[in-house]
Amino acid sequence: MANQLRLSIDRSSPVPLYHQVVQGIEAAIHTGLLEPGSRLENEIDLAAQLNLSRPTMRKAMDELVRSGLLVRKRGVGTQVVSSQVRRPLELSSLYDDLTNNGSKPTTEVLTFAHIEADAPTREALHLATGAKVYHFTRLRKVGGKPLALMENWVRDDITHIDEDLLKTQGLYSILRSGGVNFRLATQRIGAVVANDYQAPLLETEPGSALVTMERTAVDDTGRNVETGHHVYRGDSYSFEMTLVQR
Amino acid sequence: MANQLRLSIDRSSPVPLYHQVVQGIEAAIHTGLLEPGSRLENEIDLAAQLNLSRPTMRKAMDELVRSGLLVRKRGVGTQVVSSQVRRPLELSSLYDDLTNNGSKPTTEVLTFAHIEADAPTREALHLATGAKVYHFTRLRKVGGKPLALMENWVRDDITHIDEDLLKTQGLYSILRSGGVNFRLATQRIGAVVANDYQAPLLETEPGSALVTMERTAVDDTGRNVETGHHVYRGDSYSFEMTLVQR
DNA sequence: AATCAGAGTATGTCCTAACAAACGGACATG
DNA sequence: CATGTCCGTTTGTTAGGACATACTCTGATT
Repeated sequence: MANQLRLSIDRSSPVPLYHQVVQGIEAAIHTGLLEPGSRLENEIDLAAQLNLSRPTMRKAMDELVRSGLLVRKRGVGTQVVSSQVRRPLELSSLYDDLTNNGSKPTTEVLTFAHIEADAPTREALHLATGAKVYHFTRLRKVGGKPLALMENWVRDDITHIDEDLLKTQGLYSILRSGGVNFRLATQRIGAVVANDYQAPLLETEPGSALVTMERTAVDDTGRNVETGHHVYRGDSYSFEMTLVQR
Repeated sequence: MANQLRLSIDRSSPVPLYHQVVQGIEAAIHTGLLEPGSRLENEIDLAAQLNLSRPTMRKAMDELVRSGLLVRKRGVGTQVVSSQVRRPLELSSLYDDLTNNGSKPTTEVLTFAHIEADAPTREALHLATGAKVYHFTRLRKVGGKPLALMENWVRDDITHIDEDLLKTQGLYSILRSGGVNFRLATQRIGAVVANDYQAPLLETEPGSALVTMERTAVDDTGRNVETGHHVYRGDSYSFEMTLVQR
């Protein structure tokens, strides 16, 4: 007998049904109720058991496949992925990541200015000549240890930003509070060695390895809201992600 | 008048209708027919124009939203993203990436062995004690310039691999020919400085920056097929990707 | 005994049909 | 003039059905 997935679906909840199923199966996998490698019942039976239509059930499983927790094969069935799957890279700020992990990051604002955008910034954010942006550099520490040196440019026609705010909140959190709905970001990850400016701030040696990230984020109205250039200590930070076929 | 998206849909083609739409819209965006920032007609009208049902049209647009070419907003509509969106990180090998970009990579096989898997490899590939794997290290050059130093472990119960094959084909191409259908991979990207072994092979100095990537790939039967540890010259390689909300 | 064909099963694609919810602008009201 | 309400538009969610296709296993044929 297959695993009985005793999910409870609340049809009066504002949470979409398919998402309730996603959460239920995720929980079942993380608690070990659904073992890695085990096969799920077929879509139609599962849908019937939960009194859902097949498209709804399938949409839920689609999400789980995309997030890498399940693999499907036509004519065969759907399995829980046997490996420990890490959460795919998400559109979140480092601050969010760290607080989610239970750490307590602190932020030092090194510079802060409200200035006219220079040419590269105007291009990255699609701004007209003369447009102004917030420009600031921050140093993020976790447990007193420096982790990241971040330089950002944010368009100023969205929400007010000041130095005090940046000390207590992540940039993305501030922007979200300001009504920005992020939709996507393009980023590039590479490596450099620490220079004489970066090394002392990150409390490492010039010549040590740093992970670099350049990112530009777009909101739901298609505006390029923010662009940044971050460097992380190579000995304490790396990017984990799950790539899914198709 | 909105952009007339004169897509042609071939209902006798084996290519799914929704995918034909995806390709058509992608092409329209890349050729500039659909300008960045422009609004698409609504889903229902577009579907009607192509004689498709709304779910099919919507599935196509879902994919485009996921790949970062479009952004949607309820009550408003769907827009072409204004920024140049890079192709999201895909489940492909470096060799594929380079050949797609028109470069002509060459591969040197530095070591090749068919050996018993050690403990970390057994764990990464979920193998039993005593299981054997192919283990090899390769140096990849583009235009005569070294780019990547790659060390891989591949389970041996899938397809035969030999040194000559590795010289002429990418690993993923070999495995796909062997019947492997990759579904997902988890990877981690970081930074180190080149050591005395890596530097001469990559024709760089010890102490220069390298991008590191560790990856484990899973196929459609849930098997962990391959795991590898690659290093790239930091001055000539970086990972680009698009992150999409939700 | 080995190979091939077919049945059964599960996912993949596609359709019609509704209703819900969020957004933006127009209009009415204080 | 400012504010709140309503309404049309557009995407979001859900249902139920039908057929296609790929895979596995089993039984029949050579």
